[in-house]
Amino acid sequence: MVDDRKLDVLRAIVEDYVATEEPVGSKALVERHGLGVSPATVRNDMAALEDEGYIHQPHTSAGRVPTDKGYRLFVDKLATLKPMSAAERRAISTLLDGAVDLDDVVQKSVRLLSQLTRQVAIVQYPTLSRSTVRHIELVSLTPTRVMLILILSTGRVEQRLVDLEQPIADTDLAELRVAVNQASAGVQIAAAAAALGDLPDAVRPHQADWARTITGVLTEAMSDHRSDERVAVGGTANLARYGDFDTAVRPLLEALEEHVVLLKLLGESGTDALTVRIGHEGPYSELAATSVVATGYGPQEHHLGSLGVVGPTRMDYPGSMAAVRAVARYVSRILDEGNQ
Amino acid sequence: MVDDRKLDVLRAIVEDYVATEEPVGSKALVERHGLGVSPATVRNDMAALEDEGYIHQPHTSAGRVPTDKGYRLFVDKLATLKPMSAAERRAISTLLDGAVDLDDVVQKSVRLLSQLTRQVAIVQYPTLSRSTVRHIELVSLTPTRVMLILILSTGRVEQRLVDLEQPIADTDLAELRVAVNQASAGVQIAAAAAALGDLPDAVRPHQADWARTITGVLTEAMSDHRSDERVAVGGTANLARYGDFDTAVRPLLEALEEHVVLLKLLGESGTDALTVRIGHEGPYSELAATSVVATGYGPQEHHLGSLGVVGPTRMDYPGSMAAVRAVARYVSRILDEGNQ
DNA sequence: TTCTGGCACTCCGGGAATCCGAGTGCCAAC
DNA sequence: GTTGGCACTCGGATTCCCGGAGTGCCAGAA
Repeated sequence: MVDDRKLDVLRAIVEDYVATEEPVGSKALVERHGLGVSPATVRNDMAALEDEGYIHQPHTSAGRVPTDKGYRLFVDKLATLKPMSAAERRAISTLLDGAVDLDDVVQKSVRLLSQLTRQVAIVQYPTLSRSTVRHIELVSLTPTRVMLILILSTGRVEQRLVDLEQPIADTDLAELRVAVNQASAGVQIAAAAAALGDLPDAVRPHQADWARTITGVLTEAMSDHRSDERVAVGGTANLARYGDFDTAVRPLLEALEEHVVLLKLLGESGTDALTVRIGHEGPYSELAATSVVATGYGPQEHHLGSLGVVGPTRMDYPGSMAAVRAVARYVSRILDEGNQ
Repeated sequence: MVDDRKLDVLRAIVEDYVATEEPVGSKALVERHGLGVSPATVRNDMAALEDEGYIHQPHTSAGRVPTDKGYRLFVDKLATLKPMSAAERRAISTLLDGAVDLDDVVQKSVRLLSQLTRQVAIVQYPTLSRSTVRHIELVSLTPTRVMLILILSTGRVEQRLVDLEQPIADTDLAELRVAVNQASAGVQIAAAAAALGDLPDAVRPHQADWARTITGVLTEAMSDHRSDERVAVGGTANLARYGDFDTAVRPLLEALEEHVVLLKLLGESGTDALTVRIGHEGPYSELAATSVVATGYGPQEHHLGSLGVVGPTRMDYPGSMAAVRAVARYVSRILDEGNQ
């Protein structure tokens, strides 16, 4: 019931509508795309497509507009990822290769993604939970005050101030430093938190109190998933190209303020597959007019976070999907290098 | 020529216009504010005010709208800072006191400021240049790879990876660590960069090469003002309340993407005074319809950065000024505490 | 069957015409 | 210097109207 030509018609409708932002009629369709049939034929197909819910007519005597279901079919069956141009590939590699640290990578990715797709880009900071402890440093600021620095394999650095009840000698601190690192270096963060719990019993008795306080703060820092919720957003200015302000721009602007909402949009599914969420398929009814193209990233199978773009349902899916995937691959590679 | 009653009239016009977003006429004016004179009298005053350029008539037979010059007079002569309510004070202190590190302070400030003023808030990260070195840590990852961690008095942590030509022994690294810290701990960052330059000559001859590479990267990190250019932005959703999308929202959205532009808007003057830049007074002609209320912050006289809000020229200046000043004071205090 | 040309019909979008009323400027009187 | 009265202006909203793009349906051709 959905034969090849109907699919061609649907594809043409989607492409034209995305390009022009106006309902597309049968005549314009056959002119722009060489469909080799007459407008009347196309009209019949359109009527069928409408019956099946793939396209929709704003009102009698207007052209057709794809429905969410229509976009879905387009994305699933009809879209072929638009290959990146050489210039775009070069832009990605030169920009991201020049990043000096983790923050830099994230921020440059956001910028890149928004410029490539001319849409709003979102990049989640790499999660702590999968990373391993690279090093823990204890710095004595005053005899009773120690700064803990936790360096993770992803390049993230967490710092915490600790006030001790009893002043600590440098030698004790040095021993604790060794002990802490032996217990946790190279270990996945979740395991490290557990391993540190046993530490107070393993050190010399007079160091137990200090060890307790320090490991307490460390495990807290490790299990503190606050940084998991961090996201970077860019390309907001692209919202200006949206048509309808109240239904499209305002809710999205509000969503962009709520990082939790953004994370949900990106889909914390944990899978690294490229996913497209179209309009009402998403979790928020206010955002029924926006789509999300997202994917996870991370070296090999290690999912460290997600990134993607959000935009109107009427968006360039093939282009966005290609850009999202390309950036995710690059980011994954860079994180892998920094990790080795 | 600008007597007291005319000033009253101007104030009333500004207040009404800010509240209603509509040109205000003589009759509505005397009704809303108990001016004790007749509309006709007010009309005369209005005509005079218009002659002097403080207000403007969009077209004959419309009400009056303040000009930039009018707002300027209002801000300079007529505005009294709207005191913060007890609830607002409490919101500020509880939120900011709960901040755990520098990033957290900045992000919470932005959020706070945008919620208090219902406008777009901008907070510059504290500059490195005024801060002192608290500690430098050298962590050996592999024999030829060292991670440098630079901890500053503001709480900022910078990290750099260094590849050495020759493998380094732990003992050598420990000696260098001591040397580096002796040379720079407690010293202002600019001076520290200079002091580190002499270090290679001061260490044992066989350590000179390592010292050179390490201090090179360190001084580079110290003089790298990239982080000076970092700003946090929040409350973009408030743009939705703007009237005219194309003249007001779009240019501002674009400006918000360019952090350099934002910094210029905040005014890097280096002074800590509360400044108000109204419409065309600012450096960008595209932003002729937006005003900036900004101030520096930092403990005592030490200017560490700026923060403020941007919004339409038609904004609540007294409220915004009060909120900006209050938040700046709190941030300054918190940074001071973290510093002690 | 499937496609095509023809035809009557629908209805949105935009331009012209119209109306309403808030607001003004001016003037004479207080 | 202030006030009430009054004629005038002009933008914004409303209504009306029309063209044209687009449709659905049907009968005939391939």
